[in-house]
Amino acid sequence: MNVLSEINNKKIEALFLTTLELVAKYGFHGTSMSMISKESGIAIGTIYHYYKSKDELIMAVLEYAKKKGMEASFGKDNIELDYYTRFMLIWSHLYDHLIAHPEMLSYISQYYSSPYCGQVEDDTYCFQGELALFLNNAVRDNCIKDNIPHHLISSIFLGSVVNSARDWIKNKNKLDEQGIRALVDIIWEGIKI
Amino acid sequence: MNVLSEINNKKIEALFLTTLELVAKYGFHGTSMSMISKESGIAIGTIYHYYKSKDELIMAVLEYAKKKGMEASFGKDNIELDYYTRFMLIWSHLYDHLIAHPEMLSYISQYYSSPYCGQVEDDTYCFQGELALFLNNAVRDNCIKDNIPHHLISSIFLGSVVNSARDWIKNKNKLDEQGIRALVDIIWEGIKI
Amino acid sequence: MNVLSEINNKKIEALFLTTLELVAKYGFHGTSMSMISKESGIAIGTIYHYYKSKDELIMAVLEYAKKKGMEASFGKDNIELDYYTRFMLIWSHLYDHLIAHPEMLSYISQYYSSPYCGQVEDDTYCFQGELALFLNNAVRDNCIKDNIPHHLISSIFLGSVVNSARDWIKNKNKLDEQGIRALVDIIWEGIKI
Amino acid sequence: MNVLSEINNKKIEALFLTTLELVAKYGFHGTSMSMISKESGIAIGTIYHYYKSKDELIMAVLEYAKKKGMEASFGKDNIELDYYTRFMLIWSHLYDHLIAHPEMLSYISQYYSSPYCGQVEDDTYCFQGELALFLNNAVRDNCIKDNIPHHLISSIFLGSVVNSARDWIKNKNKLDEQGIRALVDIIWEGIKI
DNA sequence: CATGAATGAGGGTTCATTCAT
DNA sequence: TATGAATGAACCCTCATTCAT
Repeated sequence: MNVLSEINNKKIEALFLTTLELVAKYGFHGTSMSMISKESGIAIGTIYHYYKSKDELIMAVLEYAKKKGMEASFGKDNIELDYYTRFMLIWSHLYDHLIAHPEMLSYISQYYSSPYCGQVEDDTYCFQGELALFLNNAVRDNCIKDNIPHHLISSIFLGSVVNSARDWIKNKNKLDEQGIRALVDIIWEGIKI
Repeated sequence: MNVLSEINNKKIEALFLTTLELVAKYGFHGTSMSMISKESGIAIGTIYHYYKSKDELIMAVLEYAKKKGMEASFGKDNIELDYYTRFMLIWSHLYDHLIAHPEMLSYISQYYSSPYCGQVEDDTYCFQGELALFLNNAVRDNCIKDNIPHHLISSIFLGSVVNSARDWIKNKNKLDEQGIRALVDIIWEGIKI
Repeated sequence: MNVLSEINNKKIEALFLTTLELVAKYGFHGTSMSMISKESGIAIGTIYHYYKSKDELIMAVLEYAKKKGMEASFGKDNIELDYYTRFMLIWSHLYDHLIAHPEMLSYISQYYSSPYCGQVEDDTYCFQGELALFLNNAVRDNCIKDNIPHHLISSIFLGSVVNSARDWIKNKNKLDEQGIRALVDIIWEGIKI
Repeated sequence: MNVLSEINNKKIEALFLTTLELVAKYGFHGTSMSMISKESGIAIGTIYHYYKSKDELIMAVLEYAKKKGMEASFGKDNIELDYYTRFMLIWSHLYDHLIAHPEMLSYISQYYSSPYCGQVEDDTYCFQGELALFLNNAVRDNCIKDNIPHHLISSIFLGSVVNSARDWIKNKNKLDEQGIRALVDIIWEGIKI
């Protein structure tokens, strides 16, 4: 089902991008398979050749969006820098990525607050795994307090990125470097040793 | 259209609660008018007497959910307490409300990440107005820094409540009083003078 | 679901007749709901208001066809006549009915040789119950042999009516009264005492 | 199109058997070309090399099933025996064949009661030709009456075999030798001189 | 010869909405 | 005011068929 030849990668990528954009604009249910087909230039039957249902396509696109977000943030992490800098860069890169790709933010947000989400077993929130890893190492190296549950920090970290990005998309309140630093500092102040 | 007799208030409340629960479970598009009608015991035609479209009903239910959330959090605010305590109580009451009413959290979350939201002009995020008022007063009374954009603080505050509540609903990670205090402290540390 | 007002009876009858004719001509799968809708003048949604699936409609039409066949044959049975005459009249009336309504023969035949049929529990072949009752009485009154399994007689009786009727529809070989008598006599000779 | 090398005969036979079984289970329209392809291990494109449409394949499988039925019944006829014995053996062999191969009975039954059938010109019912030949000879040799139209006898003969076989498949009422003899006797009594 | 990815018309079904009662 | 039968556009998905490899 997912064995795609080199040639097809482009088609599939087009399919993903189209789906991402349409869902961002019209929502999961407002985006019909025929819309996706028309917009992406791939026949409906062909889409169903690769994904056996709309749900399966939606999940594949979600994975794609998550992977892109990962690459743009944690993927650029440099372990040679100090933890504070790394913390800020991850936040910052993720923010940059999301405001550059509002359709991905919208897609992921819609997914995680939709009933689609609840159906999937042990589906940790996007990026939560990678962030947990980072925090574990930071605790081990005595850089952040060891008495704060990591999921609390995740809540604040991810919640603030997402809300900030949304604030730009909706109200065009864009954070400059200083703003980002201020916001991240609030969090870092609370967790650093 | 919204002038309802006493007798009807109960019907309307039932309609709201039904809609809230169904949407939480099945999403906006997974919840049909006939489902709402059947579950609430109100004939479809009757629903259309009060609300001229499904969208209008959805907006009315949203207002209801927002009002309930307001009453449970900012509605209990006591201006005689110090700002730190008030800050924590608001967070805490909102958290309690959301975990007691997961359907409201789900409903509101779905709404704000859905295309329904974008269509409405100047639709500030839930509770953002009330929080802004609180922060303004706190700045005026020299309790929190005056150089942090309030929407940043909102991002963190609301993002953390919502994510924490979701963390309970999905993973049954419930915050006890100590946990809440720890989390709120992180934020307060970052913004207090 | 089946509570139909007097007014609707006509609509439902039209629906049945249309379905009967289309299925006879194009088969179960060759007959789409939209064809039925268009031909009967009833909107698709309305059909689904009464029958919750195509299968359910098909079963309802089958019952209708069986009832009509029953009324036309066993329904005219006169217990004051001798068994031979009654036997012949039942055969004859059923034959008349089927050649007058080839769409019913086609519909029933298609149903009983289709996979639709196997799914239904204890679905005895059309008319088999009524025929069994008749034979039981005939045995009791010492008119036919008691050592022939009744389902064998049913096989011959119903098989011959159906095949004869089909022979008329397909090849226009119509049995006159003499022909019917000859055929029924073959069977009666074999079973009478 | 039908000139098949020895090597291919096996593939084609597999194709036929697969089609037979799937159609018996799911009906003509419930059996898709892709199902046949998957189950038989022959690529869709390859099937279309041998048969230029699904209809053509269906007809080829029908011919196959008819031929198998012929071989199992009339093919074993022995002209040195008396007509009564031959009559009974043909009935009996056909019965044995059909209960051993319910998928063939189902396939043939579905075909002859489906709209597929009506489209084909001068398509006499299965085995009717061979039976007619037998009856002609029997009349010539003064063994059965000459005043009964042969298609009537066919109706009874074939109708009883098919219904009896169906009775076994559906209700597990199997005829033993005595039962078969009783049933055939009914018919023979009616037609013998 | 053999393959199976690609196609899109058409299938069954749902659902927001209307309107006669 | 309250009802729910009636509507048909639009949904997701299937499938016979084609054709480049």
